Amino acid sequence: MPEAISESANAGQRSTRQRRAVSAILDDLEAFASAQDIHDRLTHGGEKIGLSTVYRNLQSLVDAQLVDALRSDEGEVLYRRCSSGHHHHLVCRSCGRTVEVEGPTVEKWADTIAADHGFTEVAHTLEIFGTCASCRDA
Amino acid sequence: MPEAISESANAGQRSTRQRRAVSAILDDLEAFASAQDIHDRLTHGGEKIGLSTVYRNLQSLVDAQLVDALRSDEGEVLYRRCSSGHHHHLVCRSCGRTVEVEGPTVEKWADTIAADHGFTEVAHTLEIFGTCASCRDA
DNA sequence: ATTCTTCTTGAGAATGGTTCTCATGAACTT
DNA sequence: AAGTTCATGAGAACCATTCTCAAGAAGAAT
Ligand SMILES: [Zn+2]
Ligand SMILES: [Zn+2]
Ligand SMILES: [Zn+2]
Ligand SMILES: [Zn+2]
Repeated sequence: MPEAISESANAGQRSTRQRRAVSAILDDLEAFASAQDIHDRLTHGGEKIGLSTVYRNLQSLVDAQLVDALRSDEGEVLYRRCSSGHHHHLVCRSCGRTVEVEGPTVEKWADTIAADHGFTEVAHTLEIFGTCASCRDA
Repeated sequence: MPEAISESANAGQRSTRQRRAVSAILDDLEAFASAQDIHDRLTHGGEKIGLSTVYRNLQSLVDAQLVDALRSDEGEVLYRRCSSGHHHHLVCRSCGRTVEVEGPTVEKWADTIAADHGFTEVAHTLEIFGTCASCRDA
């Protein structure tokens, strides 16, 4: 008999060596990193894992809202394990080091602006990029 | 003797039929549009123009800060002739219709946050996406 | 432990937006 | 009109990402 259908975020997901490896490396990484970065780190760390698998697992973590994704200026998608809840990022262009930031005022401003113009189903993207102190000094 | 070197935004740029066509269609378009959209519109309008040329001219307009570019959720770059000066956008996901918006409070907030964390050379991206009134009713 | 089912993996192909190449054409100078 | 330099465009190349599908692995059932 097949297993019961579950509504949980991990419905139908198995615990594989590769999935654990992707999850583990995200725990060790405070910076945003691309799928290929992550694949390189895993490979150099001795893991056997295909690039497609890295992409798939990252996507599934994003879908489960366990990982944040954003797009760099160059169009690459970068991933990072973040705290839950809505927040934005202050990201170092050079090393990827990231500070999660919140701005309740900004949230209200965005919603108000959108409502004023008759827009619905509103979402926003907001990221701050800069050079962090240690990259500046280096 | 070669022509004198100029520091102007149009240094070394010739006025070609294709460049004028790209510029003209941006004037007629209030929405953000992709390079391929713009190429299609030009082609269907009877213009003979290569896709590479559209990309090149759009990029050159962006470099000259005569056109704004942003990236859609899907990763496509969208272009639009905007007013000069720093501003952000409220963009309809469905039709691309765009309202330019300003948020002095947001600007200060972002700079303060960045300074508080020792970041320099700070820039930010902020876009609001939604469904505009006419697309909702349609 | 063995079988069975279903999910996962991975090598390589495919996709799709964007950029590059380079021979030909057009714009501007003289 | 001739010469110089920039612009164009057809197609190839690029590159991040997704897809394909046969083989492998996880978990459930027995
Ligand atoms: Zn985050
Ligand atoms: Zn927000
Ligand atoms: Zn704009
Ligand atoms: Zn701003």
